[in-house]
Amino acid sequence: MLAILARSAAHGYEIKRQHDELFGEIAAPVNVGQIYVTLGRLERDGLVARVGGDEAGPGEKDRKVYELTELGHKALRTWLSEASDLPVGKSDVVLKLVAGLIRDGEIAPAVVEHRARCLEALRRLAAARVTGIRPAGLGLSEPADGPRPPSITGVDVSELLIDASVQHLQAELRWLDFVHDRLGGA
Amino acid sequence: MLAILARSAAHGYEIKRQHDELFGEIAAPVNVGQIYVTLGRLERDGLVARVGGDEAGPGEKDRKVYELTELGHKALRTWLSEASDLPVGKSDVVLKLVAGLIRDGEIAPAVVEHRARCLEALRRLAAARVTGIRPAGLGLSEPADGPRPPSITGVDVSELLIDASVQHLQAELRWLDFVHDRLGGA
DNA sequence: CGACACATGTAACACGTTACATGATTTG
DNA sequence: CAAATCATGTAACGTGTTACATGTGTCG
Repeated sequence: MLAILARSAAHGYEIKRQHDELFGEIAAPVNVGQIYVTLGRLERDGLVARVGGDEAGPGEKDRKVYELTELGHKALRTWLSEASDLPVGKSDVVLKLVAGLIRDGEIAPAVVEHRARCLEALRRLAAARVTGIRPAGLGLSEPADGPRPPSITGVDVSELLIDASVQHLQAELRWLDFVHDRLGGA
Repeated sequence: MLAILARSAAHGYEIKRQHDELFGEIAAPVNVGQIYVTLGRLERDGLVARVGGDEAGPGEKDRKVYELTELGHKALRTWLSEASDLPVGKSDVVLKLVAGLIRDGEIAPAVVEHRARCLEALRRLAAARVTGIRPAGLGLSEPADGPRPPSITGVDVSELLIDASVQHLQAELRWLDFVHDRLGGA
């Protein structure tokens, strides 16, 4: 949210739309309600502030536009510099595998089924990658004459997101093979 | 926790130890406090129940041993059958990359640094894999004459966990390469 | 005796999830 | 006019995080 607001001031609903455009292909849409809650918390903490008068202009919709404060910019910079979590080795499936093993030595049904779900997801992403029908990135409103690939500065964002998902889905499949190898080769 | 209790009744601290033995190599130790909180919630929901009288036997330490109820076993079975989350495409690093891009078109420092952290983690895991100095799995207390590899039913659990982490760390590295490729090849 | 592992808990806090409530504006 | 989209919010709930509080047993 801070990064979206860093680009330009916006109101809650607009933030939601931008988020969903950005991540729509790899993640579910956010619950709008959460945006407003978070916006409230950010304002409370002084990271964002209402822009313009508190009065909704005449004819204007009922909007509350927020912008990043100095503190907000700083917080964003800080966050962008902080170390990120390493990919989890303790995911839901892994947990279920171990749980199943210590319970009765069997591979949990969910783990078996997981393979198919990964393949399915991979197919979906492959399709999304081919058909360039990706939501228009960040509304750089240059005259679009067709469904153009979204970009920030000439870079196709959704491609980066899709690749991240693809790599991790493939990793999951390789791991499932490894598991299958070690446990009952059946 | 349900799976651990499915193996045999245990008290909170014991659950913590088993968890840490199982996941020590790929995850931080759990906060013991959380175990007790969760145990309380599970008891409230009827998934676990105190075993033995409520009185701590004489000479016995101050222990509260819990076992799975029928309902608990059922809940565990159900959970083991439910679909697991697919690996996330929306991790911390990914978020930071996108945030950095929409903010100023730059790749966030955290993303750059991330590569080194992945390599480091990979080295750590490789070392852990080679030296079989893994914590003794689940306390199958057959006479051990040396640091034996832990196993449930002849299977080295930590090997499975380590592989999961390794695969995902490699996926992360491949993705970082991809990103580097697409963005400023600098 | 002092440190450390064993053993159990509580309180404050932050956060996400789900679901519900309300109203204005656009558009077929 | 009805339905969809725009737009803002609240309440209940579950859960994890951090930190603190307390006491016993064991071992060098």
